[in-house]
Amino acid sequence: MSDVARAAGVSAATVSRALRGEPGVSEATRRYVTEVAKRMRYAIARDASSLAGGRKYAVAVLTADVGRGDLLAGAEGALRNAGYDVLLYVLRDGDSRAKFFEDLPPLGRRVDGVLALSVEFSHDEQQALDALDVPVVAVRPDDLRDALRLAAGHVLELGHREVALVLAEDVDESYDELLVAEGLDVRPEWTLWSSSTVAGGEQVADVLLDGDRLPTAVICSSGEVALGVFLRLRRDGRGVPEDVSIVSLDGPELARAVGITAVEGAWRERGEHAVAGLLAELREESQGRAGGTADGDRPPSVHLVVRESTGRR
Amino acid sequence: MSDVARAAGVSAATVSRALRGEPGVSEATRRYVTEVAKRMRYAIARDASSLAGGRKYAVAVLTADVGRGDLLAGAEGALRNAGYDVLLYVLRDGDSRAKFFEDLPPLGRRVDGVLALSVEFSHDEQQALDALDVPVVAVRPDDLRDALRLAAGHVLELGHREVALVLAEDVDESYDELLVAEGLDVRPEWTLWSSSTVAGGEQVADVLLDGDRLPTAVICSSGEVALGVFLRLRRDGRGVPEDVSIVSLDGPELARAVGITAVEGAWRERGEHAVAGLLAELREESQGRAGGTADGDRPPSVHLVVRESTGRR
DNA sequence: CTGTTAGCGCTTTCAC
DNA sequence: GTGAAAGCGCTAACAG
Repeated sequence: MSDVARAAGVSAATVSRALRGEPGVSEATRRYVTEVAKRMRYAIARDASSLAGGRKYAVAVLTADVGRGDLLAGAEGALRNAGYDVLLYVLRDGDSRAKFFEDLPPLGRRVDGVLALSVEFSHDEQQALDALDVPVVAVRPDDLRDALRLAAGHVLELGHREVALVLAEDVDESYDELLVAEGLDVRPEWTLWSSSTVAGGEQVADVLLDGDRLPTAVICSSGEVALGVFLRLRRDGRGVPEDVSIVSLDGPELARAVGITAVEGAWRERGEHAVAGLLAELREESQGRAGGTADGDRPPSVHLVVRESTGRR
Repeated sequence: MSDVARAAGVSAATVSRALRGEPGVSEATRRYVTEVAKRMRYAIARDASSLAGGRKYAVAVLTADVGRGDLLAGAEGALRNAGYDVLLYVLRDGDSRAKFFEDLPPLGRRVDGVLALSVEFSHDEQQALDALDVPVVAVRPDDLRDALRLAAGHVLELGHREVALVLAEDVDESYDELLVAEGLDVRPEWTLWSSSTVAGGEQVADVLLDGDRLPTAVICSSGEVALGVFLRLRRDGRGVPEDVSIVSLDGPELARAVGITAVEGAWRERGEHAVAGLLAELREESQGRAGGTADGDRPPSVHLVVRESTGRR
């Protein structure tokens, strides 16, 4: 930095202020210094900045597993673009999680913010994070309702009314009102629960085939179940989508591989959106809390990818 | 640190040396200081250490995509355990890659080492990394030969001799000698190339079904192809594994979901192994290059997960 | 073996 | 609007 200062004929303090956009520098000086710095390929020494009490140029990214690769990739890209380092913390199991919160306190001095990707926190954990005294932004897991609405709308549009819904075992709602609200018929025997496996899907299909009437479309909460239903129906001689349409609410990779219409999560975009939110908070913080917590725009929502498993009734 | 020093009745320099395992401290002092530090929950200020020319307590982890989640998770866990921060760099596309190498130089001052996970480097890129003057350890992608040997051994053991092999389009070897060496029959029409998709697998199955004789086992280089072959054979009334056994050389998630026997990569373990290698280099570096590049143990290799798609001939 | 001293490269008062 | 000086918490000579 002193090199840049010398080259620009100013003091290091001025360079520091100019480059960070701090007030107290004339626009002309700022422009000139910025240009000189760029020409000299000057990059700030982050550790020195951090030590001196300035920004850390780093964000801690917490993730429960690395399964949602796109979410992580999206966040990483956006942070990197904004000039932040990404400190990755994988909170895989209870142990690594406990250890993380164990030595959490010093983290506040190493990062400017925390981004939590699809991790749920207990009350204590949330408190520990708040005590860090840096902005924390979280990407919440998908809302099943949004996905369901999208899927229901799709099959309805294709002329289906008689639609079965297969939910994961641990879901305790039935979502009947939602389906009714969308305009679908709801029969109690067409709301089913299944383990999120191919075998589970096959069993579900058996149940449906045993009924006195087959729905014309099946909405499955996971890709595995959708595949199971698909396989079982086909083996039974039912055409997909001629006889029965299938939509999956999750499992993008599987659905893509097999050609099943599915709701997908726009994970990359959500990662980017979350980063935008965090950056806004960081900016606010340094500028004296200008606009309150306006929060502005909603996060990107799910979208539908139509493939070969759904057809007109 | 000065707090710890005061509490332990020594100077900060001694605390520093003691905690880092530097020589020049009596064992008694070291033990005592260590204990005091632990009791005070002292954690070193990494930025200060870094600034003063000591360790950075951070490793840059490069990855092409976050697809191999286990690899990344394994590496992260091992690094975290060793007390290192993980700076994640996702080299997704050409752009992010170019940008990374663009502002690579300063990285050497921010991390103690670099870990490359399944990223291939051009000559220039490799040079740039070497110029960083920190240890670089890379996890190479899987060797198809290892996976193939394992799969061949498996079907052979089950009594299969007549085995077809489906390779990815971009592979230009045939691996016939390898199969022969394992003791399998090789027929030219049973070495096939296919796009790594379900549709590709279905086409391949069609070709096989058109032949005057069906192999008793099919080895597929991807999970998608294995699934395609599986679906097509079943639709044609062939039992899997009664009539034909199927093994996949990749695509663990898909194979697991559908119950296909597959070779899997032990990715988590390989991540951990690579970290061990990097840590060894870092240790060596600080201890004056003791043992040369012994390198010791080989990385964990692939292993076979037997599921329902393979059976005795 | 241990303590003292001098920076590392920034940010931040405080003067001007 | 700008500069000089102090100091962030360490490590690395240098003394003793």
